Amino acid sequence: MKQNTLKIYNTLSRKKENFEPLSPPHVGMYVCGPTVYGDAHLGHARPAITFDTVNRYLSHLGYKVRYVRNITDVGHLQGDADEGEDKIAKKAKLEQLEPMEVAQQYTDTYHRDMEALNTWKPSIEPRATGHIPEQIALVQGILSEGLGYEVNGSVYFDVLKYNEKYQYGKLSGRVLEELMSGSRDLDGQGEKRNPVDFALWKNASPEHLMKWESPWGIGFPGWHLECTAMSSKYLGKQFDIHGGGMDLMFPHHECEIAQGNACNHQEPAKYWMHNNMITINGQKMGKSLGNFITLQELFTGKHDLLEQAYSPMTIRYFILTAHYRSTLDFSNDALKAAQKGYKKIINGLRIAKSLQLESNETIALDENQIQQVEQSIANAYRAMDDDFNTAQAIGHLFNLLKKINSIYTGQLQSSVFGKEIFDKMISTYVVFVENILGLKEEKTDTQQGLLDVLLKLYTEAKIARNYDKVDEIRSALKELGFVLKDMKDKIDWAYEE
RNA sequence: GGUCGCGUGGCCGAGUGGCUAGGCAGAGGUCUGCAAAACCUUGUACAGCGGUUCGAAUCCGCUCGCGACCUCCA
Repeated sequence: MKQNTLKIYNTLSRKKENFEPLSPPHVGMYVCGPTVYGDAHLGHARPAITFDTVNRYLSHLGYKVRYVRNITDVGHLQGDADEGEDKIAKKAKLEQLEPMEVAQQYTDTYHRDMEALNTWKPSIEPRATGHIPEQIALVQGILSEGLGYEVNGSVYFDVLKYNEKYQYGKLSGRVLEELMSGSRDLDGQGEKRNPVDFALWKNASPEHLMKWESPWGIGFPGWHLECTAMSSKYLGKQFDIHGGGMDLMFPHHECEIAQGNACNHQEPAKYWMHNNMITINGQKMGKSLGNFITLQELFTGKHDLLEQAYSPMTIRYFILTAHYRSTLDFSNDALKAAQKGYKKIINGLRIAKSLQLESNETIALDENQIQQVEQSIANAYRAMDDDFNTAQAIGHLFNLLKKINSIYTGQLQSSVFGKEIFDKMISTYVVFVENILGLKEEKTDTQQGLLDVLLKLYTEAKIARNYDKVDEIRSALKELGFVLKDMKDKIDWAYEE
């Protein structure tokens, strides 16, 4: 395992802390997954890619990561708590489908889109509906601690009582008194002793579609329960990292902490990580705002806001060029620049893989060049160690890429680096691009074969000085997004940036 | 109203006290049948005002502007 210098920004302390797993080399990470009642959009891509990168980097450092990301197929209420209606069930009624059919459909499309973004699958992907007994047990545990109460077949968490012993609101920096005075006057708070209390189990009306037997009658679990139930089941009562979007910090994660403490007498997670939002024209993108763009729309370009299609890897690169705790504003200009940057990175990947060290005893090592490369490598790692700063790491990769490109075009002798540094430079670049950042070439084997044929014809025409033919092939390939590169001693192709 | 965050060169976006971030776009150059790609050179940026300091984009205060959370949301 590499020397551990990794620092993670912990929302709990609002500071960067040294990462020290509870039981190394194992790391348990839980990330809030999607509620599967609609197509995945740009906003879903952010946490998926953020925590995929965390997963990848921790694995790269040698940790054995168990990555749990749930599928919420029940439980999130729509509207006011007591008028609550299950999101999945609501959609099902509209479309005349079985609730589980809806959940399955959008789970599948979510998986399809996440695969396109080249994210690693979670180690475990538990579903809320598959963990009803665990959730009921949790409610019972909280009741037996005296921190919940039952009313008319529903069970609520007693936040005031909890707050006597613990601190409700510490994650999001809220003070209970302020929450209570500031809470809005919602209708139907009747059953709750206090507006800040939240539902653990809800009584189901007869027409409610998704419901289960429980000690309190037929009902369904509250909003925040599943994550506590599933994280503690698969990662233990206390685990290393809990991730999710910033918008989940309050109340969702706050409630998770309360539930965990109430039931298990332990802080659920040691490090809380929150990715920031993606904005469109400076405004948050969200389902309720109606300004969201689905990933499929991005991939195909079919959306009023889009001037063109953007590939999955362009999206991934775009997201990685900003730090995960910063908001990232969407625009066509930004995405177009990202597309070029991505292609530059990938052209470099092809080149790096093909590059050979040409040992030449007559050329002396260039200490200055060596130092620059070593500096860039160290900086790239330092950036990742500093709370996964992919944006900065990418900057340093571009510095490495300049050296790689210079060698490729013959403007720099590979032998000035010596074997050790040369190999280190190539392997660092390749490992960062492919393994850590998770960027890959978007091309099929067939394309490669066709390109090889055309390249051969081009070269032959070139030797014959048949420049009409040369230009014809060149412009035809350009139409398809490939550019030909004539160099002193070779001919190659690259993605048009 | 409460809490929190942000404002960086034409655009995007790193950067928390002194050391070139980087990408895109622009300009000049090398190379080339012509190109392209690549490489080299090139940008007196840090919302405004004041303060702390030998020194601030970076710390403090105020002002202006923007956003997030407080309700389902990634």
